[in-house]
Amino acid sequence: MAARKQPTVVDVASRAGVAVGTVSRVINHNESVKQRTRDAVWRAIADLGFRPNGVARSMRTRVTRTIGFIIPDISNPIFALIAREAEQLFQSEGYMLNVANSGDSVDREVRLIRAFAERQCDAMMLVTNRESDPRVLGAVRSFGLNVLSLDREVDLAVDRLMIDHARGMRLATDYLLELGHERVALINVSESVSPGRERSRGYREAHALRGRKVDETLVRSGRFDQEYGGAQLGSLLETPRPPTAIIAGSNQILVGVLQALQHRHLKFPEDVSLIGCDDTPVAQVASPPITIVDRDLTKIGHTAAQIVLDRLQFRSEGRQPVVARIPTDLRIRGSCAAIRQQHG
Amino acid sequence: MAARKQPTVVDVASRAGVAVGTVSRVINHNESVKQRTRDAVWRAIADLGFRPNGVARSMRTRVTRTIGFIIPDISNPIFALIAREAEQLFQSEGYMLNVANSGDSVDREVRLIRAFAERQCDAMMLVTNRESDPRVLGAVRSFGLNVLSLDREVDLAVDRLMIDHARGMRLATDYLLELGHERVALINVSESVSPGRERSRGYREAHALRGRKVDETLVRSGRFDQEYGGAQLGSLLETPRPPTAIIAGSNQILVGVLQALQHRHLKFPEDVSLIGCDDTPVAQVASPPITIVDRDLTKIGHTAAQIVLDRLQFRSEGRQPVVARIPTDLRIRGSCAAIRQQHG
DNA sequence: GTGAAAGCGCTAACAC
DNA sequence: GTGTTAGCGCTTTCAC
Repeated sequence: MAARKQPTVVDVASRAGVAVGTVSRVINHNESVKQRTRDAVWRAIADLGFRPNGVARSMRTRVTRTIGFIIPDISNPIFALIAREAEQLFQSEGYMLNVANSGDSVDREVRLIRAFAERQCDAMMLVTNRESDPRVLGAVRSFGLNVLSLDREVDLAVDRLMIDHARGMRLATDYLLELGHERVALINVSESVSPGRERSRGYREAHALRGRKVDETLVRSGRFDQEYGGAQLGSLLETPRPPTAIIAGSNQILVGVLQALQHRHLKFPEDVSLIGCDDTPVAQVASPPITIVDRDLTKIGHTAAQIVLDRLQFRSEGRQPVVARIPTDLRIRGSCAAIRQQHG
Repeated sequence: MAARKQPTVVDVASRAGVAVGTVSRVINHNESVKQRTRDAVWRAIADLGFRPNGVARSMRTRVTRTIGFIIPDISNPIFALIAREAEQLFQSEGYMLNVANSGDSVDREVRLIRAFAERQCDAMMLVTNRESDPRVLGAVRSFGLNVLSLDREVDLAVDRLMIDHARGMRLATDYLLELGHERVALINVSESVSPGRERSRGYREAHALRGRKVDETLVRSGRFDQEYGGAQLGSLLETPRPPTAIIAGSNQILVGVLQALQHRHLKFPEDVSLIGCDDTPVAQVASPPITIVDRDLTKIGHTAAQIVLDRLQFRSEGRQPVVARIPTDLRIRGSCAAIRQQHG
């Protein structure tokens, strides 16, 4: 492990007895090099242990083959799965995906967008915490065109991958209504981001379709975290007429609800019916397993990456922003019961 | 969003009426620039919307302020938490952490190490799948000195952050033995990586300290995934004398065990006592919550990043590799019962 | 305190 | 088919 200087194309060229241009052609698999010369160059490369310097190459080609991905929190399994899937496709195309956590801070989000811009990422995918913050919008705009907004309705001319949260929530609410529940509560994420608004809409549409009025005291929305879920469950249970069914609007809210339920020695579906969002291990191994509003995270990650790759390919044509949509579905398991049984 | 070329130091210099060197001094906060000049440069920067090109800067300074981090799978909450914590410290020091998944493939692992080297990462952290694969070792060696091996015993002169899995496993096993269990099973990860070997050692030490012989049919080790956990639980339960307590050697094995238990309508701690590894949401919200071998993931992420940062700082001094150690502990919750009660 | 100029390692345009 | 050379955008000597 000597601190010896890394060999460069110049070293390779002189060792192989060719010009640097030829070395470049060989390592970039340019066809127009005689087999004999090519062999000599590869031999010199191997002898010297030469590895092309990616920074110098990027400087010259103006391409880094790096994609930035800003998410709120990688410890949320949803984002971990999406990121893993996107990375796989990017990797297979020779791109690196650089995932960064904004931790629900607009400040960090803006800094990260700038950092990716400064590092000349070829494109960026973004799950923003604040869809309409002017600083975020401004930073994204100055990044340029190669941006994909994931699951957020931003007012910018960028590619978007939207998820139809309303559909799954409509299905979930209707399912509970059909089971005879009169009081279905929704503990939702903040309505300042589109998934929150969409879930609220689905919940309301399901009620409307059955001519039922929504009791606004049963709809809570604000944060998306565990503590919030637990606190809201407690608050709902202490009302004069508590709900007989609960829908948790995020996988983290579900964790909080589950803990609060356990703390109160309440069982599902006996004491209360329960529906969560997203198919996490927690929902799978709960006893009984929890009925959830599901979305295909694999497809989301893959599709997002594909859109970005397509844009990179056709960048020069100035293609209009594309909008892809992914559905959500209800996956019925054992956490809900008909209302008669529940109080029987 | 015009496709106009980004302004460079040359543009800034000419607009501010100074030389490019001066612009460079200003953006790098070099003290030796007169206040008046400095103001003029900043004004020109603002007017032009100039952002320094990080690639060009890296090319010149030979520093990218990027750290690579190779892990098997970001969807494992353990890695997500460690990565998040490390990233936070790196970010605060102006570094970007680039996390990449190797997906348990040596091939991808080697390719990722090379990719990080080619992109001139300043340092790299690595959780390898194969501690002694010559290809991995070779790739790491050619990367250079700024490498930290996390939770793996690699035979290289690199920094290491080791976790004392044996201690927690000894505590866990002893706890079950103390509760009167005669047959404690261990479903372990592969012993081809050090955490597997260490956990096995702790389990055996606990037995030895009580003068108990280990029944080898109760020790299973191979993979670390969910399916493996479920399959091994099934196999253990079908033996003539099934275990009365199970220790799951990874959070993913625990998920498999939980599902298999549920599938068989078996309850814990009534039918079988249960201990897991790592404090995941699954362990927390299980009913009852699951006793676990715990480690401070926050501290692990932070310490790993700190070691890397230190090395970057003192690189020139050729410091010897450092080895840090993090303990594990037993966190007792409700998933274990004394043997008498279990069969009472 | 500031300007001028060399050069980081590579690619690509242009010769021959 | 291959050599030569300019130059990507920046930092950093070295002058003055």
